[in-house]
Amino acid sequence: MTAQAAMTRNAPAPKAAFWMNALDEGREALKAGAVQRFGQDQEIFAEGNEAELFFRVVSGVVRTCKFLSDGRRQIEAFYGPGDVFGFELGELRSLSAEAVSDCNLVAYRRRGVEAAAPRDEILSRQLLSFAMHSVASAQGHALLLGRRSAAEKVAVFLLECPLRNGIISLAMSRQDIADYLGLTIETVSRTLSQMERDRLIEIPNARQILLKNRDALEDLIA
Amino acid sequence: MTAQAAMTRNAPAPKAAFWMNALDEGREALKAGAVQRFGQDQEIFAEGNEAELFFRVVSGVVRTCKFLSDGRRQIEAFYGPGDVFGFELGELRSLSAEAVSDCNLVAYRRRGVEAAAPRDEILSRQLLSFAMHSVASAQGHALLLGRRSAAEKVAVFLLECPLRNGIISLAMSRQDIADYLGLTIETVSRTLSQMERDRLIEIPNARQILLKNRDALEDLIA
DNA sequence: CGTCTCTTTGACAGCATTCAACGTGTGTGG
DNA sequence: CCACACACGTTGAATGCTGTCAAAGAGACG
Repeated sequence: MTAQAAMTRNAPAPKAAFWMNALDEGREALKAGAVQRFGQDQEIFAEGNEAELFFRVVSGVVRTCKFLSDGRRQIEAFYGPGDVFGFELGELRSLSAEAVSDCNLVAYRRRGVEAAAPRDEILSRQLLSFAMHSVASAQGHALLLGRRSAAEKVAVFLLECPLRNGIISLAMSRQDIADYLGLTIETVSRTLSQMERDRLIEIPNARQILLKNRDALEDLIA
Repeated sequence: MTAQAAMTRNAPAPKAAFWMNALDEGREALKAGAVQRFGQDQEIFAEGNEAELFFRVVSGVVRTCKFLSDGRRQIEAFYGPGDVFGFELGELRSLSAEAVSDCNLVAYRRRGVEAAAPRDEILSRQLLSFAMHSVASAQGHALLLGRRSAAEKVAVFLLECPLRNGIISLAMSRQDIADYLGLTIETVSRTLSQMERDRLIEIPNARQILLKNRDALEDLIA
């Protein structure tokens, strides 16, 4: 159900995405300065930082992730154009954000939005809506991580990806995909290769994937 | 950080929990009738149901979970006394809830709360706070499921559990623990047995666990 | 005391990881 | 323009962790 809604979306990992239109529409005062540019792999913020700002993606793709002390990484979500990320209630960030590709972001002041919300019913509603969508997304991700095989994980990922003319253009590396799915880079690669041998997909190059048999992919995830 | 905060809490799986004090304090009108009683393993609501009500635990323990079509189950969270669960923004439930033990719940009308929120700044704030805590909890759970070994998962679970005099009293079965951690019941059992051999814990009976060496458990999860 | 369910333990299999080598594509400098 | 370096990705072999299947043990309840 959420998956179907997600598939019609236009962002890399739609599950976690949500727009907050209320940030447009005459509320430009909430913006914190001009558009900010980040280069590939540049850190946008880190876990533990003070959470003064949050962001909306104008172009490019962003990942949010958590790390264990030994370096293991779990990517929580990818965010594409229009998506909002980095909104927190506590003072401190609970995860890190990095640019997957070069990207442009608009920043908003958390305190400004929080202050405006009580007098702005639409903003307030969308804030809650955003948060609840994030919950649903994270819970879906937990089901994926806890109870699906490697092949199922990769299939879910592919079906979440935005399509342009039947082609998936991946902004992220195999390592990113692996860390999103809780797998190793080798397993992701092997699984994709097997899917290509099974004629479910075609991989003209590492950053492009063609869905040759979407129905079979959907059958894979039951 | 969230783990430390969680450890001081008093609910089975504190990560997902949040109280919403605003539901007391002169807002009794939001309640939907008297306390409801549910027997062990009784369904409280199911994924896809209409989401008219949400609940607060008075006594007992509740689990929320998702199912795959072949029956695989992922428990998203456990809720104990004081915790709120089942609040949704959409019309349909995105997960199921069941009674882990016999329990008493207070129900609230979602529409009532949504209607009251715009005119009630405290309620509105706590609603958002609740949602954001749920997000953080689910993201922590994703890290656990995606990037930790069986031993680490069990250690995290034990350290999340509420302690009474150094004793954990488990309301849930091994199967529940397994489905929360993304493991099998056998792996959970084996891991606990190994921890007992290693003198990290003691297991006088299946529903009680003594933490003999909490520091070692904490070292386990780095 | 027997039955039933839940839990533990054992043996084995299999899937994903690990370690290692080999391709592939891109960018740079000769 | 080509050659090389380097990062990224793919493939192979072997290990090992966790799952699967099976059986035995432990409590709870009638």
